[in-house]
Amino acid sequence: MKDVAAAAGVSLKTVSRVVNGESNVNDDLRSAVLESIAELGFRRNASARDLRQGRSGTIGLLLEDVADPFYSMLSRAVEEVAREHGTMVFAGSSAEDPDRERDLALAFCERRVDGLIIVPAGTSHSYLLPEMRAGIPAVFVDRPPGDIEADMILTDNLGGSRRGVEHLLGHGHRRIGFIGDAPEIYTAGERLRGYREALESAGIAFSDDLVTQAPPSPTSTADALDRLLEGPSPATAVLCGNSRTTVSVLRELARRSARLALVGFDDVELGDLLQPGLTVVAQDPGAMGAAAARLLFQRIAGDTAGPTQTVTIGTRLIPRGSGELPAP
Amino acid sequence: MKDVAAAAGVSLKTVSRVVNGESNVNDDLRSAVLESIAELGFRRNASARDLRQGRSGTIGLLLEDVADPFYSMLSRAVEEVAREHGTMVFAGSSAEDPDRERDLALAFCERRVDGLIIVPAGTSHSYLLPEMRAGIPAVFVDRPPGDIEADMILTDNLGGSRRGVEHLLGHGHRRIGFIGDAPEIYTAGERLRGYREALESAGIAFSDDLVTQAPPSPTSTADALDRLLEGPSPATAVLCGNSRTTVSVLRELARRSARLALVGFDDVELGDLLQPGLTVVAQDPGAMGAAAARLLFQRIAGDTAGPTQTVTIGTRLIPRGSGELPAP
DNA sequence: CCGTGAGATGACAACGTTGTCAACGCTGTT
DNA sequence: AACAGCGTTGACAACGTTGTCATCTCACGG
Repeated sequence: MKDVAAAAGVSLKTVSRVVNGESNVNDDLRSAVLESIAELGFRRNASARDLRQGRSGTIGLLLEDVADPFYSMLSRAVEEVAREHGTMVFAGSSAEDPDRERDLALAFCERRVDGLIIVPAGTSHSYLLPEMRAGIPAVFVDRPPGDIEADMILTDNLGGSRRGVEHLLGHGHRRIGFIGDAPEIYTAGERLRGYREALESAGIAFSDDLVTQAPPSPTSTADALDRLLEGPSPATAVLCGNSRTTVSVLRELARRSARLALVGFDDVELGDLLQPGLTVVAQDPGAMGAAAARLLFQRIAGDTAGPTQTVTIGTRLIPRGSGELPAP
Repeated sequence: MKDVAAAAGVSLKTVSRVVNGESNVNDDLRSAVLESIAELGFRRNASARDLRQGRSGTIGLLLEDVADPFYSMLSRAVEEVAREHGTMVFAGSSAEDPDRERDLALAFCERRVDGLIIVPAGTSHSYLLPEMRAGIPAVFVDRPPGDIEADMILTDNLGGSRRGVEHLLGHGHRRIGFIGDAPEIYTAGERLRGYREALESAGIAFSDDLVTQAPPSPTSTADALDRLLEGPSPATAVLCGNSRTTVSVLRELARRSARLALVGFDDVELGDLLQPGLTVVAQDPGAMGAAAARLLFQRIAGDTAGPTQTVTIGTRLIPRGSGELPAP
């Protein structure tokens, strides 16, 4: 910038004004400056600007895994909203590791992001309190934060799960299994609650025998199906608590050539092309990301007065065949 | 930092030394400083550090679409390598729009990223020359840059496509169609070349009637299939030039209850669960991302002397059923 | 003809950090 | 006892930008 000023024969400040598109600059000077900028290939240094202005035009996005379709759609939605605000996005994957989550979040803060969007992996987020007090707003997505109050965007896990079970009940099933993720994961717990409530509302006793809670893996899935299908009155339907579980169950069912009515929580690409088509309770990761980003930018803009908000995004049941298999 | 220095009763520089883990600091002072840091909730300001040091510990990743599984896997691989280098990743989607690509790339440069990884959308990248001369290395992935020389990581599109066609030939097919993306997309062109070469090596005349080049959409796919299946000697097999096309073709085939031997270029989640399983020429987005990041960090580390490199990542043919349907 | 105000321009400090260099105290040698 | 050498510490400038404020020019009205 100094060089540009020298080349154009003006002061530093005038170059700054031109670069920032301020109106009160003489047209001749402006063109001289623009010419020098083009000639020298000048590009403003954002670090210096950030330092001076105390804000970075940057937000941090902390996901479980950037490569997971659910999060990558969420991520894209966040990016679009950020773009509208002239903001760039740092994205990082916590890999479900609380320490890594913390490191990433604090690294984002060190970079002086204007705000954070977090899919929490850990159960304690008090480490963010100093940062939030220092003016970095945080919005949590998909799962609530551990031990602090903050804005959240959640899926209607309970309602969606309930709806999925009711759908199976509506097709005559009475022995309905639930295979979900590890119980310490918030969404897994909520979805199990929905399953339970639906059964109870229908006057069906909840039975531990029909429930599996474990991270999806070929062996845990095989075990879960063994338990569901053994005994005198085997399950005739199952609700899968997340898409990885759903896929895992589908593979195992295919291997056994077994058939089971199935509703998956969270949609899966190509679900419509399977035989039968996969019935799902679809979440809307795009809507979640957009809602989170919008709320975050509202906070960044200074709307920091109100109480913390919780936005719940609804689910949509998409019948494609697997959930409509009748009970025998 | 000034406050920390005051609280600990030492100079600014000593705090700096402690924060940076330099060894030559008295243990008593060090603990005093650490204590003050904890007490005040101090976090180093990365903008100031970047400004002073002239580097940002940051790279820019420019993709077509963060939400596309291929790119999101690539993205995750880049993130992992960046993590090893203590570097954060800015990710942005060009949405296949050259202007948006340019804006994003230059915004990254303004942020003084240490390097760029780009999946190019546009055909001209000379706008990067000043930046590259200014010391920001760039690695192109999946497609070559437009009108500049630079490092690239490419899939073996030609070889993979050839291999896919040979696979179909091996199962007795002689009328093999090709449905690919718009011809101006580099990968689409290469894959068409591979298709052509495989046919020619087998002594089969190339026929325009069997080839469609268009962005995948329900109507273009329906048209393409119409053309393939009409006439006295319809196609008995098809090579799909990318995964969106593959999915689109699968949907259309399901709608028509038509059967066609099919090999898809690029893998698709759940391909193994379809009936028949989907045979694909699988790319390895993770390997591409990792290779790109590694090469980039090599360049960042100063290995800027050598000529530009082109790394070609091989493909893998995964037979699952659809590509092994015999010719009638 | 002078005073006033509006608009353009520039000088300068400040943002928070780190590299450079000088000063200091201590140990061990001559 | 003087001094070299080493390790620790701090003062200060610099990174590139922008906010503040002062200065300057010009037009206009009294």
